Amino acid sequence: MGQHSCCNQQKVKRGLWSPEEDEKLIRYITNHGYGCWSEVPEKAGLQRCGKSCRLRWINYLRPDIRRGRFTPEEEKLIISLHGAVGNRWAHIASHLPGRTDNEIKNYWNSWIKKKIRKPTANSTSNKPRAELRSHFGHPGNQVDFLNQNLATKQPPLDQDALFSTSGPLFMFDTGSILEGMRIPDGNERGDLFHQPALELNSETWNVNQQEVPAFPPLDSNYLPPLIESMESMVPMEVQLPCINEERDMEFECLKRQELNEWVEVHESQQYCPSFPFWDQFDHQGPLSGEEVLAPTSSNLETMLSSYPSPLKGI
DNA sequence: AATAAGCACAACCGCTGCTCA
DNA sequence: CTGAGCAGCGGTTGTGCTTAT
Repeated sequence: MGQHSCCNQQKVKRGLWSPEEDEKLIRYITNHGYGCWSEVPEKAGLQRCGKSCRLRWINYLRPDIRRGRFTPEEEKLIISLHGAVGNRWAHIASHLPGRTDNEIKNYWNSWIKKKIRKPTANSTSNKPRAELRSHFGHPGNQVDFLNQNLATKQPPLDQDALFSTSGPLFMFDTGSILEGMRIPDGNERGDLFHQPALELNSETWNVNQQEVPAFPPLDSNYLPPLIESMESMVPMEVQLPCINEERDMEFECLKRQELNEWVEVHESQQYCPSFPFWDQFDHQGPLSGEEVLAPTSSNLETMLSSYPSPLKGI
């Protein structure tokens, strides 16, 4: 395991950041900005590599970081975006102001584990986990197996995989959804990607009408819409990996359990009624009405006081 | 009370793609 | 064109707290 290039020359500290280090980094970036990260540790007087500083700042020290539990709206947005773009955490995070890709990634991974681990009487037929595991016929543990198939190995933007109706898709079978849509110009689904970029607006992507004039471009700036109704969002028929019939049934149970929970949550709460979810926050300011503090030297003390516990009281 | 297991989160590692000389 | 340096990303591991046994 080699060290990263930026950490080769100097002795760099690793592990958790101390409050003193945090303060040094905050003070430096607040006063000078970060410009070139490789220069930050030296100029800030830190025994860290630039990469580590960058990560610390982005994931923890940034003033506009929003911490705490994910709201149901955020959960739904994450799930929706993940269904569309897969494990592109940075892309997902870009649509959740104040949330970091690392945070979302951690949340997703623990959420997946939690969901899969949680046994329910009607979904897994009360089978002992060992039996379930043997049912899958996988030498490793079930969680790893499911993670591999349902989450981490999902190629997000590969058009074949995206539109495949036989491959493993978590939560939403995009292929099935699109299968139900009528493509007016008669393009094969795969060919849609070869069209020139089309402007995406509410009219070109109306799922409720089950009709789209053209498939929107899947570039890095494309934000898939939240889907307004559960009926259009959740395919009635869940496509499962073709391992064998018994395993398919287990997958079916797990998927149906997920979908049932999804429906329950959706029906019990008033979720974002329209697609431009974050537009709502644009008018109201950042989430929960918190004011984002601009990182200027004049408000440094205020900033420091608002940082997570290790920094408080500095 | 001791210890193991579970869990959340912070941090690291290795890779990729971009920029620029 | 090419290679070095860098930022950014996703996967993985480490750590410390909480809960269960």
